[in-house]
Amino acid sequence: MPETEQIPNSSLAQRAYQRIRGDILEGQLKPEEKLKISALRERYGTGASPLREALSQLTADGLVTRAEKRGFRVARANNDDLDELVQARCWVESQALRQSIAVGTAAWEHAVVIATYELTRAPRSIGQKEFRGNPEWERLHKRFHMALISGCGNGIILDLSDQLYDRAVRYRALSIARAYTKRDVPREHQELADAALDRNAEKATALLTAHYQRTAHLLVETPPAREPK
Amino acid sequence: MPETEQIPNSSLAQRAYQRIRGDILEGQLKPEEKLKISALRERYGTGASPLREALSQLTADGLVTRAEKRGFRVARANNDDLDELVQARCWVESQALRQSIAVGTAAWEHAVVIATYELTRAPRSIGQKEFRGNPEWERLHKRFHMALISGCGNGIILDLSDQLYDRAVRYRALSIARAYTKRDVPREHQELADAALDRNAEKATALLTAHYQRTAHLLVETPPAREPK
DNA sequence: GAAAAGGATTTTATCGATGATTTTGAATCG
DNA sequence: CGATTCAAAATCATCGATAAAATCCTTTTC
Repeated sequence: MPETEQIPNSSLAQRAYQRIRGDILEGQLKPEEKLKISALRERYGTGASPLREALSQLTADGLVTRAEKRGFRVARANNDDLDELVQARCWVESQALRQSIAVGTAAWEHAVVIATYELTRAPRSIGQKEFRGNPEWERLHKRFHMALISGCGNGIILDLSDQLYDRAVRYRALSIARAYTKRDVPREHQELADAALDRNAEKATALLTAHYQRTAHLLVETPPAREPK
Repeated sequence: MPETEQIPNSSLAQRAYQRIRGDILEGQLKPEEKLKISALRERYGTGASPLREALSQLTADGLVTRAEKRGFRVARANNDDLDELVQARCWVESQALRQSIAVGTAAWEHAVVIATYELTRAPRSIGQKEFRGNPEWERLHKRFHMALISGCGNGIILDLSDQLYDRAVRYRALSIARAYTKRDVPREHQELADAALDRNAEKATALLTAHYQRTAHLLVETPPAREPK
């Protein structure tokens, strides 16, 4: 299930999936927090069956873990896992980007151009003073990174990248604002897009991995790993 | 029905997952075949809830597709999808193999040596004349390919490779025996392992991609895509 | 004779209830 | 005072029932 639709999905299970997923990605549901169905029933106003199914899907996405007969939890988040995640993204997306650069069509170029343009125009933060993530920017940022590799023509790889992107989003949400000011992110995006459109595979992949690796180690300070009460 | 291995997994959902998965991988359940829960209830003797959950997991594995309010089906299988799958495996596993060769420890080397040794000793077919897949060979074959890349130290990549391996197994099961005779598969494995242990990344990845690409295009003739009755 | 309409049947998604297992917490023992 | 045991409470996995949706099949219409 690659695309995040905002359309009210018919099935309760799908809606629960979207909502819980959103809450995990935004950090509302903290890492390692227990996900009791009774509590979720109250919170999301659904029965147990749809919730169970939603959690099942989230487990597959790597956002939730489950222990036999012991229920579900939000997936843990620590620096080691983040490092693996960053590395996996670098490996997978670099290859996909190389392929896009090698065989990408005009349609791919256009998608990259548009995505870059729109991303640069969106404000990253909603709040004027403090940082408050802009959902629109998040959407466009994902679209930008997906557009870059969309020329590779391999749906499996794109689905996978989509998943890994979401996992990375959670880490970003878990520790906002530190690396924020130190980097010129719009510039990084622009240079990355330029290199791709120039069909400069070496430069583009180098920029991509650098872009991703800057998020490693910097983000998670101390994952609370605490249980309420 | 051949004796199904008794996997002492406690939960019915898990057991159903294993069994259905096995039947899909073996081709007992054909591509695009409708998976009605009532039929599955009869076949596997479980209630609807565990089945639903099992199918949910299988969907995440890419072995089952689901259509909103229209139930589950075995994932389709055609040459285009196979090509994507082979390409994805080549990309991901080549990188993982490179990393294993770069940083693999003695433990990794040992695992490769053992896996290679055991794989070469197992007969690929159980039947004397006609081809009948040997489950033990299947197990060892998977172990061999996982061992090769296990030195990379990235659990996410290993999980992903595991999944992609299973998808590929299904394609193999869907059209056995044709490419079988034309290739010296044990030799391919031995050479691959040797190159990896020699820390010859270029040769090893070249052999790996060649090994995988030989399975492309050769396998699926005409996916029936038919519905019984 | 083919297409459309309508009703009966099948199938899915969901709920509430139930037995089984885990967790909690208090009382007991060392 | 800390560890252990055991019963009570909470929680999970599963079942059967039910409403809503989709599918199938017959009948009607042109």
